[in-house]
Amino acid sequence: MALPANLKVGTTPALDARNLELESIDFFVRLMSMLGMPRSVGEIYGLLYFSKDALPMDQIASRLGISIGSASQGLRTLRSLKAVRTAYVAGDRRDHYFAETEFRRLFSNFIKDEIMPHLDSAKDRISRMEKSLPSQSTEEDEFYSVRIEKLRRLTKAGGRLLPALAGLLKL
Amino acid sequence: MALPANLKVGTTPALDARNLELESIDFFVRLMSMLGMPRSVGEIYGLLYFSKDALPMDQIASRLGISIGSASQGLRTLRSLKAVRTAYVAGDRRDHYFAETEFRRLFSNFIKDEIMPHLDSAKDRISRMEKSLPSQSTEEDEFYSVRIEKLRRLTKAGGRLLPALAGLLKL
DNA sequence: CATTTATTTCAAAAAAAAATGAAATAGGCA
DNA sequence: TGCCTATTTCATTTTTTTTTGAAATAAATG
Repeated sequence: MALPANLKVGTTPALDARNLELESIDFFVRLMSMLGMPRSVGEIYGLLYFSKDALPMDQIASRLGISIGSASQGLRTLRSLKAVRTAYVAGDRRDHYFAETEFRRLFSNFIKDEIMPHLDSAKDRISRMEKSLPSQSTEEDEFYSVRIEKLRRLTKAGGRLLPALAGLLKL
Repeated sequence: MALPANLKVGTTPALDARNLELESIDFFVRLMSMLGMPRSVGEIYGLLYFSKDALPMDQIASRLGISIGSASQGLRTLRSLKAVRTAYVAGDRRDHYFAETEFRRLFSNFIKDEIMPHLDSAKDRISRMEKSLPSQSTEEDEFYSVRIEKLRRLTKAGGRLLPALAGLLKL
């Protein structure tokens, strides 16, 4: 079963591109699902990431074997994260999508849109906690106020670090 | 309906502690679910976070109104992240759990256990992508190899940044 | 060592999340 | 304007995840 080392097997250009596409889809499906995004969003981005030309929605759906409903919703999500953009194609009135590949910007959008709002509402919740603390703190209550303070520090640190994170991404 | 500013309303010590508990559960349910953890895990941690004494599993379950099955599984998860520990209580053979509250350590465990393994397998996937590239690169293939290189940089940056992140957490 | 209590496991049920597809809408083009 | 195609919306279905609860296991106690 040994093959000559310099012979590449099964490598038709078209097949190779298709392999790449499949690996890419796999890659981004997993990455996106770590970030809490549905499978279809990862599939679409993965497909576009290795596509030389911008693709219209119906082609995206049929290539991935997903419904146009899923494609529409997935593209909406990706658009809102600015992870895809549309290109004008002369003589075709469908929108053509291509992947935005500057990950630094992508993550900064993600953090701003998906994380920071939660951090903001966390602050409110911490303030409400403080209202449940008796005003003159007995030694007993020390425990509670220390824990509340910890949460406050945590959210503050998160609020600083996360936005800075994208900036640190030196790709 | 105006009340004297210095009068606190509805603040029985026991009630206050219960309020705190509820806010805490709410807080951690959301935080954990951002990190992809099931509701029950957040509930348990939230309960323990503001509990002065370590609690046995059956009390955790009954206080939260969840099944002992959920409690057992949730505690297993929290234990594996070192987010809870057990305390010995004399004359009681049940395990008593309390929350680990050093968030720096918690996040570093989370990153190590839940993120880094994915990054490792991402590297394999990228290597496989390179195998789909024809060996002598035509101008055409330039596109693909540039995109692959981008992914490599992304995973490399992630692998450095994420573990460092917990260290930056100055709480 | 038998009994009692605590904990885990896991098949089944319930709940939550995502995908589908058909109807509604939008929007260009003749 | 009226037609045609592209896209969105959303009720329904499907899939996935989480919880439940009962049986199995483990572990301490008398």
